[in-house]
This record gives sequence, structure tokens and C-alpha cells, in this order.
Amino acid sequence: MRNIRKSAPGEIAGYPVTAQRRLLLDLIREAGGHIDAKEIYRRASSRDESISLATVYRGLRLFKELGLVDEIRLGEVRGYYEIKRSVEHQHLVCKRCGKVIEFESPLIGEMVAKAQRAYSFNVTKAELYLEGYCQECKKKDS
Amino acid sequence: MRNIRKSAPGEIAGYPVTAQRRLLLDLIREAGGHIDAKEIYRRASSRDESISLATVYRGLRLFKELGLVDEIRLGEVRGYYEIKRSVEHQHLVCKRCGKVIEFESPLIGEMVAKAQRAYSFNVTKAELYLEGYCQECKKKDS
DNA sequence: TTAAGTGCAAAGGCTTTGCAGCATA
DNA sequence: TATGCTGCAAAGCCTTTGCACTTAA
Repeated sequence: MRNIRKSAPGEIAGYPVTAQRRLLLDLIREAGGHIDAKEIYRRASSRDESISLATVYRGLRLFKELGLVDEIRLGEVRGYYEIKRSVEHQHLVCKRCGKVIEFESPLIGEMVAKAQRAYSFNVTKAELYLEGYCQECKKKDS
Repeated sequence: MRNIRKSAPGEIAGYPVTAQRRLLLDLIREAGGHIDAKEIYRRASSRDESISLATVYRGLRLFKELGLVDEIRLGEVRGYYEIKRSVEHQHLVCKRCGKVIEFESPLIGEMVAKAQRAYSFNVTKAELYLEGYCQECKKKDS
């Protein structure tokens, strides 16, 4: 983990705000939900032909370190990114059609509290991943 | 997903029980907790010099499909395997020392039930991943 | 001006696959 | 005996890195 600079102007605290970084953040914001590096690169390329995949990955790593985006995993595959939101949310994924539902649950907080007490941990991150079949896919399969 | 054969003798239902597969399953059992492909390969090689990494991966894929092992993710890294147990359990990982605590929580069941109702999903898998700092590492860092 | 970012291409990990030979059932 | 597993090596993905050039501050 590199040192993260404190205090700074611009949205990418302490780091140079380049056109590429601005573009990448915009794209992740516009994506609304989760998006992966390849898709970010594809969309970025249509606005800036010369942007490289390496820059996408370097940007994503920086944004993660700064807490601007979260890297999440859906199913077996990690490498999806989304803008960090104030409220933590969890993912429910359909194994057949790939639909992703985001939801919040107060029970998560309870579980974190329990685990902290039981194991004397200081919990900094909690992810719940649920997988199954959505209503339509249940029907289609039967 | 390949077709899984029904009804069969031996522990690897319907599939030939080869020496390699038996060895791999033994190793995963002996590991007790989570173990990754590389480490399985390393340990397997010491008992069977000629076993190949491809066989390890093919075995793991088969065991997963048959429900004999679970593939889990710890932190950013997926690719850990463990013998499937009857009771679902969750993981709590220390970001500093890497210690992994497994725990069970009845709240998971509640959350699954809630999600099923709220989104008409048929939930088949639930994973909770908690990350933070254990007691010792909290002390050391301060 | 100068530390830091960028593009390009090459390299790294991990995982999968094609193929010929071998083994289980 | 016949299906299917194995070892080997090559190929595939995704991600990172080295280097020379460019740019934000």
C-alpha cells in the first residue's frame, strides 16, 4: 500500500487530476452500478482513443486506495468496480440470467457487532454475497 | 457446466476414482481449512511426483461441481478451496496478519429468508466476508 | 521545473485446453 | 474394451511493470 497524501485540491485528493483520471471516474459514475476494467476501457476508448488499459488499471487501483470506488466480486468473478456510496449495500445475483440486485440490510450491522465482540476484531469491511435464481429464471427452469 | 451423473459407487459419484483424485481429496481434507491450488499441488507432488497442476485444477473443478468442496474467497483473492461441511460458515480475516476465523451465525439464515421474500429469489448460496484487524494486530499498530 | 502520470509492449500469475497415451470400470 | 482421465506444453485471461516521453501543479 503506497502512502496516501493528505489534504489537497480537486477530487483526487493530493494526486494530479489528469484528463484520463477524470474520464475514468466519470465513466464509473455514469455506469451507475458495477462495471469491470475491460468495459471501462472500452467506453473510455470511445472518448479518448489513445487511453491505455494500463492507465485504467492504475486509475482503479488509485481510486480504491483513496476510497473513491469499491472493488466488488460477483459470483466467481472479482474485478468489478463501483463508486463508493455512503450506505453499504450487498449483492444478490441470479446464476442464470446474471441480474444483480443491490440491497441493504440492518442485520449486517448486527452481525458485524457480534463478530467484533466475539473475536475482539476491529471489523472494517463487511460483504454479503447471495446467489440463486430470480423469479423469471425459476419459472423458465421448471 | 457439464452434466453431472447420477447414482454411482465410490466417493466421486459416477466418475472414475483415480489415485490422483483420491489424493487431492485427502489433501483438502487434511488441510482442515482453506487451501489454494498451488499449495495443493505442492503437497500432492511430494506424494506423487508426476502429478500435474492441470490435474489439480481439473479435480478441483469436478469436486466443486459435485459439491464435495467449496471455492471461497479470502480478501481480494479467490481460489481457496475447502471440504464442504454440513453447516455453512463465514469468514473473518485479519488484514494485517492474515489470520482467518470461521464462524457461524443464525442471522445469515434470517437475511437469506428476507431476501428470498423481498425479491422472490430462490437463494442457493450465501457468503459473508468480514475483514478487519485482530486483537494482536490492533495493539501492534497503535 | 520536476515529480508524477501516460502509452506501449513485455512480462507475470493463475487457470484452461489440445493432444497422445494410459487407466478405470 | 471403451470411455474418460492424465501429463505435458502451449495458450488464454487478466493484471502489473519497465521504460521513455509527456504533463499537471
